[in-house]
Amino acid sequence: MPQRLPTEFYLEGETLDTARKLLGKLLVVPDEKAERVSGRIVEVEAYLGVEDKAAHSYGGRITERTKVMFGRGGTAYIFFVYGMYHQFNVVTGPSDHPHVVLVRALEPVENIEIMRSRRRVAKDRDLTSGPGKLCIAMGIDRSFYGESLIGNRIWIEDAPAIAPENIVASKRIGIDYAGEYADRLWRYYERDNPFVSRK
DNA sequence: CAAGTGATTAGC
DNA sequence: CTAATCACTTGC
Repeated sequence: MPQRLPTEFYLEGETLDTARKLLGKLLVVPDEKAERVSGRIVEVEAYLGVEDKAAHSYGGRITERTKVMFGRGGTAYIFFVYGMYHQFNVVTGPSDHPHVVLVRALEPVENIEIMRSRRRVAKDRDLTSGPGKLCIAMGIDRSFYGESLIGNRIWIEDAPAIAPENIVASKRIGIDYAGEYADRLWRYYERDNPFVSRK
């Protein structure tokens, strides 16, 4: 039986390492009938605290939206953009250490037909190949804000790590305003995986 | 390639 | 209070 990742996974180590370790792991969200809907994490981005100009926590901004980033790791940071899309992030590290890992793409694994009924796209490849898409397919919305990843609404299960030679590092997407931080290679994805959000 | 969409935030 | 912005997606 696969194990749920424990609190220590989120609290310990450097966020960039945690981001890479999350690749290959299984994100699970049961639906209203307790059916498991899940997918392998194949693309992530790290947002590092108060110095990273691309991060919502830049400059130590604690607002209604960002406050969970300043709490203990192992919780979900959900935010809403462009008037229609939610984004799912994992909070890492101890309190007052506002680091998060944005999950940008999944490879569908369990109950793919439930994802299809939520997304209604022609190709399965479009089900979860982007941060907004995967939230729709998995049923993740505002109500998951601050939710524990050790609880029963949403969690991540252990699975074999992806070999370092199969992890590609690149610039993060959609943060051109972030000055020198726009060039940091803090996006990681699995090489050749068709569900990665952009080529 | 541009429009759509509304919560969030900075700045009065 | 108001206006500008935005860690995206889709369909032209």
